[in-house]
Amino acid sequence: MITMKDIAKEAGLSQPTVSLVLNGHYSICAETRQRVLETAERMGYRRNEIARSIKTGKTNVIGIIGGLSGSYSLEIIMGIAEACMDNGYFMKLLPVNNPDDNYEDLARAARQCVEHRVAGVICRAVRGHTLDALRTELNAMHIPIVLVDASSHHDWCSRVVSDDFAGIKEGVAYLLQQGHRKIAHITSPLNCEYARIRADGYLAAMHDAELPECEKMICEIDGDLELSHGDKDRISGFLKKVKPTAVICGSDPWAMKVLMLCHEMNIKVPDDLSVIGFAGLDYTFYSSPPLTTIKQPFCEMGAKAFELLLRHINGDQKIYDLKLKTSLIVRDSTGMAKGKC
Amino acid sequence: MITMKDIAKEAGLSQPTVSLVLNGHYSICAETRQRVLETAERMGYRRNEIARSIKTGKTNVIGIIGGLSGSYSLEIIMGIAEACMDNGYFMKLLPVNNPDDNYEDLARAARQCVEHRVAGVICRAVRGHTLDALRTELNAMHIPIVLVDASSHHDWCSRVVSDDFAGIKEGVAYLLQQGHRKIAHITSPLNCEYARIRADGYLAAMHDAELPECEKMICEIDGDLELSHGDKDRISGFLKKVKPTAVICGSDPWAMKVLMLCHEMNIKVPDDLSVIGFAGLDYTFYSSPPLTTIKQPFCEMGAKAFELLLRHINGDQKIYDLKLKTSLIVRDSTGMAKGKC
DNA sequence: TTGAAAGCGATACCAT
DNA sequence: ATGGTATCGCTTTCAA
Repeated sequence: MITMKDIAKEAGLSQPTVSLVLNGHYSICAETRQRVLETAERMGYRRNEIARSIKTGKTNVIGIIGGLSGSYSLEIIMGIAEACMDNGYFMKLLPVNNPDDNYEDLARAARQCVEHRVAGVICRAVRGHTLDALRTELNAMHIPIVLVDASSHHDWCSRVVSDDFAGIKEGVAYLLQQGHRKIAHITSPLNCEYARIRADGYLAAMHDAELPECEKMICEIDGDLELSHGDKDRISGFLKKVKPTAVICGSDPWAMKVLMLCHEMNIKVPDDLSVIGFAGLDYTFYSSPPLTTIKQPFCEMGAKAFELLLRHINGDQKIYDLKLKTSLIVRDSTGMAKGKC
Repeated sequence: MITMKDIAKEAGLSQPTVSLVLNGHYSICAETRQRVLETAERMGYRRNEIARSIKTGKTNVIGIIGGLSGSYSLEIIMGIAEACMDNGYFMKLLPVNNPDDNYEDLARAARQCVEHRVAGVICRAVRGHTLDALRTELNAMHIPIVLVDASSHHDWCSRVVSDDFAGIKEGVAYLLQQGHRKIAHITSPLNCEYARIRADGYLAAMHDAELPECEKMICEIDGDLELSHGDKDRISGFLKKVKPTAVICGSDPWAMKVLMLCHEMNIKVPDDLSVIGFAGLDYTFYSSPPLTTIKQPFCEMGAKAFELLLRHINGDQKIYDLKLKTSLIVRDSTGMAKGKC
């Protein structure tokens, strides 16, 4: 591999001079400059970023720590990527499987970030005490961190999330405006912080509309991708008992499952029941009928996270907590409430 | 930041001795070793991977070049990630938007890989002459490349794909076994190489079953995520004219759209029409009915790609072309053919 | 405007 | 078993 030394020898100059030219310093006369550039080009020189970073001890690389599963992960990364590239930074991926309960792997990832001397770290969706793994490691080395899509805020690092509380309220408001009054909420268990926030948004909106007893209209289900028969029975029992005209779900997967169940139970959507999801994942477009959903701005969240990180890298000590607006995508799974309203 | 020098001074030893201990060499007596390790721990030493790589000019980092959109991208990356981490390698992401027609960005990404002295590159789904951007840059610097999910093979770099031809044949075989004879194929335009391969698989399977005239049962549609009215009309016209009892699609999105259309046209799936998709994306689980689909082994493709890359990094010059088996996931969008069979 | 020399943090080869 | 010294490729003073 060609080095500056090689170019210097070839061009009959000193190596530092070559360095100056290649870094665009103006103190070099045009003729020399020309000779260096031409020689470098001819010899196929490629700058060595590693040697370059050794001086400052820093790199133009940021670490991305977090789980990779779920298509929103990808959207967030795409958001980061664009902002990153525009600013001459690169992304090193440090996937961690169960970031929430995986102190060990998280600590390892943080340590690896230090060892690679990344300029900063963006971390996705880690909560609770596992975050300390990052704090102790990265704060000590003065490597800034920004949290994306994390359910709680801390005073020692910035964070970017979507405003889920407001988002759900907007969804409920839309249903109210469509004439619905019996609006149910189907969600993962509320000990998940993010589920809690969304449920609170639902409750707040219902209270604002002076619709009481809405606590009873929340259905908590613990379940994975697969819908067990027990879960199906619970949901269908819930629907039969509560008889909502609309359901606002805590996530898109739940909404999709409700839609599946409606087909099985022969409930017509949106005629008999309106359904709203939460997240705005791509595939909600493909359901039958296409799903009305509250879109989280994942891409922008990634971009903003990088923007904040860059500020911190450049010395800004202020801690930010950004809540980005969601947007309601109205498709065909919602409609006017029928009947006596 | 603490360096080996600092540790050496603190422990009253020379800096190279510290290096030896920290790299686990056995030539150091237990007592000194202990002192070094203890001091390093106490001072919070973190190894500097950058300084370390400067000697060899190589890193334990691989570059991932390619588009990020589509959930299969993520699955491939997850596959790479796991294999990568198991072998002490890291991934640097170099997203390129339209890899197929974007010679410039691709060349830039390749160049950046060289500048960062990555040990190797995995590149996703780039075809045609744009690949030359990679070849000229990376081959010259002796940085090995492996192509994943690329439609054509080249003699200068290894490649890992799914065996789409066999996959489609398996899908058709399954439909035949279910009693279907009028099997149609709906696909993106056949000038896409990957669409062509799948269509060929379809044709081959139909010929094997001595079902002629199947060329007429292929419907080429050019379309994005959104289904335009024109596209809908074309597909519904096609279905009405050809009257298939089953449709095998060139991709999952097409299958999902066919399902949507069936709802609109009041065609019962699978009673009136069986539908099969291709790819096995997560969300096919959520359609109504859940989609039967041919799953591409994206994760394994990523893992295999890394495995090959590692071989090349370690000096293996052989060029490989791996076709990984797909698997048929039978769900509820397919059933026995009704009627006169 | 250019060159000489020092230094970044680590590894590796020779001595001792 | 440990220390000295050269080296990796580059940046950065400081002189000339």
